[in-house]
Amino acid sequence: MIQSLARGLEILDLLANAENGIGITEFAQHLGVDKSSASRLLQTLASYGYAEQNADTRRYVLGTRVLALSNSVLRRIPLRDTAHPVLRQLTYMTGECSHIAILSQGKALYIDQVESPSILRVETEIGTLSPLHCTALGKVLIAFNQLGVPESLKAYTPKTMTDPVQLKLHMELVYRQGYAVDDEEHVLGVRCIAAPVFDHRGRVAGAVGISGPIGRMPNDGVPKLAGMVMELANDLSRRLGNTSAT
Amino acid sequence: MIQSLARGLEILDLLANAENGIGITEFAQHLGVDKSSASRLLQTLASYGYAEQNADTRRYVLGTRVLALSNSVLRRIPLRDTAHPVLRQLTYMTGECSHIAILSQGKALYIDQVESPSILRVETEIGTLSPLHCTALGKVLIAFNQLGVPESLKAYTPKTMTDPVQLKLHMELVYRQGYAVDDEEHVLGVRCIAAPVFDHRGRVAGAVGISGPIGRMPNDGVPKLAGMVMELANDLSRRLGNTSAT
DNA sequence: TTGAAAGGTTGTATAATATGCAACACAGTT
DNA sequence: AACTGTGTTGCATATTATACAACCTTTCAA
Repeated sequence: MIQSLARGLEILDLLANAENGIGITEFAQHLGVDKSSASRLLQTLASYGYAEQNADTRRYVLGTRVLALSNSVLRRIPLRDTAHPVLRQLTYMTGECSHIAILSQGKALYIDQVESPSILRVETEIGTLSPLHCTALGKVLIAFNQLGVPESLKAYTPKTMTDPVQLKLHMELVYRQGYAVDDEEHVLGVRCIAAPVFDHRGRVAGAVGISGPIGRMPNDGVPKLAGMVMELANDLSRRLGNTSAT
Repeated sequence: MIQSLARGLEILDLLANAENGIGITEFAQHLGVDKSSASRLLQTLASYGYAEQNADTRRYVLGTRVLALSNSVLRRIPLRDTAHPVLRQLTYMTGECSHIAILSQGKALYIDQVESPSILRVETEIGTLSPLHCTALGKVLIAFNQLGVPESLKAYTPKTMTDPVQLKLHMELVYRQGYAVDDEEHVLGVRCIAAPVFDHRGRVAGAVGISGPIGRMPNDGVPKLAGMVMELANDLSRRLGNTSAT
């Protein structure tokens, strides 16, 4: 582990979560180093375009260099290109925000998303890593990848399932019915429905789903919406060359 | 300048341009360090999610962590959200790929893009930094920001303007007619048309434009297409609160 | 099966370098 | 004018990154 590189990467993390830039003194406090060291780290980041210093406020923000990096990552995920039109169709049919995620580092990585036309909508950012046990997409990834259930399950809302045994049973239900529902288990007021996507070799390529406010997605409306999600997920599997998709 | 951080950032640059991952030995050669050092640098990057090692090939690729970074950058550019529907409209009207760029570090930074529905299309990646003097978007940014023309102008194709005096005159033409054309000056076979976007204070917010193969964008078709581009650019200016936009 | 080659990781002494301290510069406040 | 908060630079020192070497694993050919 190389310390100064690690510090630089921590600075990038800090910058990613900062709205209005960060000053040198703040960096120094967060990292537990002298402000002179922080200053030099930021100079290095800036010289490579990974940070930019506002000439007036002298505060630093993320540099535009990182945009080039994300293109490189997204290019690695061919599923994304195939999925986008399917997501558009899914949002068109359901009126809700749709997204697609893959398994990455034991989390659900959102790789693409299409926004709902409605004013009241769920915003999800591409690149977000979400927990598996309390999201519809995540549950699908667990159930169809036959993953084990983690020991400790963090509660995000009062509705989050925190009992591994209960979750295990729930995963079997998901597997049987072919889709998963997140019932305000991750964010209060938001319900999600997701279904698996399979590649040409029959392996789980990812999961597609929709999310919306509970008001628009009542309990008795779930089966119909789940049908649409599964239909489009199946459509995507077919586009990926999966022959068992109908 | 902190050396080991700089090396780490250079590794990110290498990874961004690699298609199939890079091995430790290659890194060591590129950086001019021992492979043990390269190994430790990559371990650090991997532990923060900025690099990922393929378990089979042991080669490294960029980590998904960078996606979160780029979201942060794009959030800083509110123009992008406003622009996207306008770009869609522009692509719908012209059938060509449309994009929007802002001035950043003396270059044109592409912040959004909508692809042409046609098979034959110009691919542009978000985050790309393009030269100003030989792109339509760049020319617009020079002309309407009243920027000086650089001394030395790199030739990308035989059609690139390399004479500063000639370019200066050309900028005056762009300013008068309200749009710029890139006539295979950056990439052979590709013609682009761009127009400026102004914010609520009347300042240049960016430039929008279209690009397509010369076959679909003949010389005598340029004025009509330029009219559409200017119309949509004007539309975007109005959405940004620019009152002088009609 | 054996041997060699290529690529990656880990231990360690040393030399390079990142660090904290202090001084300085600058802007905004009292 | 003095003060306070913030960022940058010079410098001696102690930390740490580095190269070297040994070791491990996989691949490929004899």
